[in-house]
Amino acid sequence: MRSDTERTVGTILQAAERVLSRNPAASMEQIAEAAGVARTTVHRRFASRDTLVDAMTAWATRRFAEAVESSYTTTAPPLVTLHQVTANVLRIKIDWGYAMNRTTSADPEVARVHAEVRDRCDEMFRRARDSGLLRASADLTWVRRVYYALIHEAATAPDEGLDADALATRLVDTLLHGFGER
Amino acid sequence: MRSDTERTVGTILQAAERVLSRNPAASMEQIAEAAGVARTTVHRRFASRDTLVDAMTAWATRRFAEAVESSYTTTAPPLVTLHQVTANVLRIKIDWGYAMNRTTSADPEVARVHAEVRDRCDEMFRRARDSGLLRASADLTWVRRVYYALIHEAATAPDEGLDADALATRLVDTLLHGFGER
DNA sequence: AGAACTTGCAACATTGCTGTTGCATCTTGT
DNA sequence: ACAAGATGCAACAGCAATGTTGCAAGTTCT
Repeated sequence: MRSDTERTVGTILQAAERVLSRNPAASMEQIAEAAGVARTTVHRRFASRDTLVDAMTAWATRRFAEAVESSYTTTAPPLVTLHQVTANVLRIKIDWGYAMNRTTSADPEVARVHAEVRDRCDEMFRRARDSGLLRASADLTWVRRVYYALIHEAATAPDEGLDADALATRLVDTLLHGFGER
Repeated sequence: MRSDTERTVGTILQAAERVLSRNPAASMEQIAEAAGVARTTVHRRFASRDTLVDAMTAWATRRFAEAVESSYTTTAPPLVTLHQVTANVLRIKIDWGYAMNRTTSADPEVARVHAEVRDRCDEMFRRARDSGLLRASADLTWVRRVYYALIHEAATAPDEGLDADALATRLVDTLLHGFGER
């Protein structure tokens, strides 16, 4: 029973992500339909629409943080870490792109975790700069913003059969060297 | 009379952009309030909500195309053209960021113009590559997607007092060289 | 001043979404 | 088989936004 219930919850969250990423104003009816359940069932799991969206956001945010923490390391060379973190985040971002963009939430925990990840990201780039991977003149705030934008773009791909690793390789190369002739 | 009417329309479109960029689900009431007019007045100008949003989209799209066409040239060096186009587009994007992201519209004209601009952009990067500004191995589709993403990011700035020219300089430098040590 | 036009305001109907409940049905665990 | 729980379905109330209309008041042009 319990496992069934949880499976239903997961199915609904996935459906919500899928539907809302295409149309943020989609109704509960459309989400329920995409999940293959009745609208009342959705309401039994999530008291309100906000509750559902918040749950989806919290779920994706947790996965996001896990993806970063599990692959971040200060022992490997910065370039390796950057690549691993990027690939790992992309794996989550591809499936939870909409939810991951919702940095604001009724749940303050979500904002806290996002800030935490942001700090980790800043730390990663600071180390990259100190080690000479990035130029000393690089504005780290701008670097992070560009990095987030590239992740968004890479994950929102109408792309050929590139897997997360290939996407990460291209993304990191773009971030480090751009497109200009060297 | 006529000029008053047009001024009202412009005020409403600006208010719509301002309000909807913060909250895409904002009501006509909120838009009217931001424009300093009664909700009924908005409805007299725009038959429906969709009509208003479409008008806003069409307006911004036109400005977007004008910004590109007025600064694009095949005579100046590609780097100069790239910078001018970028700065010009940013000037529009800063004020019409929400509307410019709406590439889909009931008006097929909007989609056409967007495709037109996209083609012009591709041409610009093709010339840049042929001239040696970009690497020969650069994937021009990816270049354009990154370029659009950077423009979005640069215009959505919680940024210091950088004007469009400074933003363009930083953006083009990022696009061409990234952040890596050379 | 008078005509033409625009606006604000209040009121109203309509619509679509949300959230709730009761009940029959089906599944799952024991 | 039996009990407990989950689901689908239909129905309902409530609500907020949309879109419409009539009218009085204000503005602009002649």
